[in-house]
Amino acid sequence: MITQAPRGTQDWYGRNMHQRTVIEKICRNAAKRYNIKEIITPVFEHTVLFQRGVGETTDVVQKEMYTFVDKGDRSITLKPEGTAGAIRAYLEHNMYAEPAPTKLFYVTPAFRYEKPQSGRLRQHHQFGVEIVGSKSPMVEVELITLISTIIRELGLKDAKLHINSIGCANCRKTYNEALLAYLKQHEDGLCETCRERMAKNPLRVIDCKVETCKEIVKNAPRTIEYLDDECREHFEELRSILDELHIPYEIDTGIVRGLDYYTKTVFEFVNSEGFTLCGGGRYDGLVHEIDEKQDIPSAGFGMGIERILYFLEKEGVELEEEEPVSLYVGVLGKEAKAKAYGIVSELRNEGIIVETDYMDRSVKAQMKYANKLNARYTVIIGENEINENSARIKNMETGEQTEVTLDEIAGFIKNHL
RNA sequence: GUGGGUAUAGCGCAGUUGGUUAGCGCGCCAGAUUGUGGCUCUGGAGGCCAAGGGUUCGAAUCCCUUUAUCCACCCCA
Repeated sequence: MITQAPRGTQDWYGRNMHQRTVIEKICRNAAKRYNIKEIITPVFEHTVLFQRGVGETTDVVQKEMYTFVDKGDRSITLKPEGTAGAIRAYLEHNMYAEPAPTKLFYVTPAFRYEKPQSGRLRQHHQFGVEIVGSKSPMVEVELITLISTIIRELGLKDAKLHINSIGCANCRKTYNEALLAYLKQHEDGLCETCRERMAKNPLRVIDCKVETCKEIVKNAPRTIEYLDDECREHFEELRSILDELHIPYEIDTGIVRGLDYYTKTVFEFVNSEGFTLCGGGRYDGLVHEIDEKQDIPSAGFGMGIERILYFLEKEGVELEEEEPVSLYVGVLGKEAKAKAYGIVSELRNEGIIVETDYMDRSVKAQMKYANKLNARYTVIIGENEINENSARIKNMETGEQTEVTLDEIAGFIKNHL
């Protein structure tokens, strides 16, 4: 029990850790070209931030948050997503005083008390972006192209863009009435959960997976049919820009994102199985929800690192491999130990990846070990080498050996990598 | 939250209808003439058979509980 990580969590090490490093590097690198700045906010926040930001009626807030009371009697919650904290920091530090828009990205863990399964953990990690201060659909375009870039650089092929518009609070009112009226007519055919949903949040019926419900939903009124002028124009402008840029997308009226803050545009990148790689959209009301003195439009997305790993696995995509050991320095004899280690240190200071012996292995065993490490070159340092100032560097691939003086080792390795 | 599968060495797996010291592959360690890897061969270490309880002369094997894990639904990343 004590040697077991808590349910729904995982350790990062070895191959996974390396892949994650590569993924983060690709994300950071892409963000840099978009002039998006990194932000790190606390892993926990005041519970009320998420209640207000994410929304009281959402599943996330109602039953999935890791909430506890700290020793100062504060209600604290481990962040269940990245947006609320980033927006809080934006407000706390008056970032709106700088020229808009403010473009932020983060890599953060997120915590949700859920039942773990494929692609779903209690602690997962997201690469996310928030662009605050602009109501232009160019913001959505920028988010979408950034994601496409990252997907391309990761080498993923099976990810399609789905977009929808769920309108603003204004549109929502008339839409909910229409939807409810329609659902009432077909109430008998709906599943039990959907009948409950009708009372609480009718919008949720739209993404029910039960066949009979799907059938009914097919003819249900759509959010995009009930957009007010502003929201319709916004969506049309977004579409025409995407068209002009030849960015393929599909309108998926079934996307109804599960966090309350979304308005207007919502989008997802999904694979052919319908698995979501990342999701995002616009949330013009969120800033105001967190600080009622402010009313600033924003949009963003969250991309699951574990999901990326899952997609890579599914598609059989290999990321760049970890750089192997350039040189293994074998040590022979007690007398040579310190001297050999001095050489190892010097080589490392020259920027060469060097490994050596800490197990007092025989020369033969050291060679085996070097082979296991995938070392490009090996050299054995013993008393002879030190006395004669001469050593043989062996190319582990070809077996070819080259005689050099001790201070020529670094130069030789650098020239042959 | 609902429903199903699984749990044997570091990893991947066998283990017959309950029957003696629980096996295989990979990996790990050591050797195959003295200071040089990969291939091959030989030997070795390593298991409270997830944990706890029960049935039985006898349990890895049957039953119960717990925990973990995987899968589907719900929801999401």
